[in-house]
Amino acid sequence: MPETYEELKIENQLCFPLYACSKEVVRQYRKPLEELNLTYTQYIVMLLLWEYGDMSEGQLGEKIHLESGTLAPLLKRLEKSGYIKRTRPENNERMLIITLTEEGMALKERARCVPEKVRCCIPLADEDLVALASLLNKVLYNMTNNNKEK
Amino acid sequence: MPETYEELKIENQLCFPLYACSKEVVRQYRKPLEELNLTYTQYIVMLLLWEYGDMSEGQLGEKIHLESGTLAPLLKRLEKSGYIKRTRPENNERMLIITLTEEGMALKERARCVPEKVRCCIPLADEDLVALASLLNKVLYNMTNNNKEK
DNA sequence: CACAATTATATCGTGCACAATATATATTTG
DNA sequence: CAAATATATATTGTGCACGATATAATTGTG
Repeated sequence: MPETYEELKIENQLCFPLYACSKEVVRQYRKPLEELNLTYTQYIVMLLLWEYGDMSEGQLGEKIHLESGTLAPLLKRLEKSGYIKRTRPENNERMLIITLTEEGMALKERARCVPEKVRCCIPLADEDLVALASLLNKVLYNMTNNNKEK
Repeated sequence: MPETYEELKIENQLCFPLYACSKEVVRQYRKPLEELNLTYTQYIVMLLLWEYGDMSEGQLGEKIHLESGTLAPLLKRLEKSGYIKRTRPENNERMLIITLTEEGMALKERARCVPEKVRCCIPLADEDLVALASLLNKVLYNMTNNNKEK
């Protein structure tokens, strides 16, 4: 009787399509974001700042699921690009508050067309897309909540 | 009438949960894979080799959605770890054939428990998990096929 | 058969991503 | 109030990830 190792087959694992799909979708952002002088991760940071307003590096990291080691240099690059400002508040010099510059706020208008451009590249009906996002958010919500209970 | 920029809101975009979810799931692999001296991407390469057998770097790259720039150094590291061998066939010295070593084949047995360990960390019912994987595979299949038509 | 075009992989530069560690400020505690 | 502790960010080292380019072998064409 041959050993089949069913549990190790690619098609029986979530990780592979999740990882590959994420890479493929991120890849679609490259071209439209290039015109805005943003990388994908920088774009997500800008989305968060546009939606929630100024916040600290820590708050940003929690929302985007990134740690200081990734976020700190990324924010320096975004500052260099002129879209944000990094300032330490006088009452707590440990903190780093991320503020949108005029240029950063203005970029929002130019970024409006990005979601639509990428949506066109994702070959999925609207209802499937909603279902997919819903499942992903469910995983995300439960995983991060479980972590916080620790 | 205020401008709402609905299209730029995080909750209306697939990219964010997809990206964050992928990172969180990959993160769960870190600990179990550490015992095998594998990174996540290296693990995917091993899964492919275990399932499909020896193949060229190019074939591997196509399956895993990675290019030479990423794969070449990764494979060198895997060779250094002793799990694979990189050889150029005599009839075509451009090619690089990736072969599992004895140690690489033996690793399969030790890797058996990994999927289960990670499955436990993903807070989703079996049926939801299947639905999620199915949607992701659908996106992946359609996106890569569209690309090939170019 | 020479030489242009193609194929397959490698290298380089930039930017994530993260664990481990460092640093610097703020808060708590004896 | 000084020392210990906690908090918030920065730095370092390793490993992806990818576009652009380089290199080397093979194939196609005149």
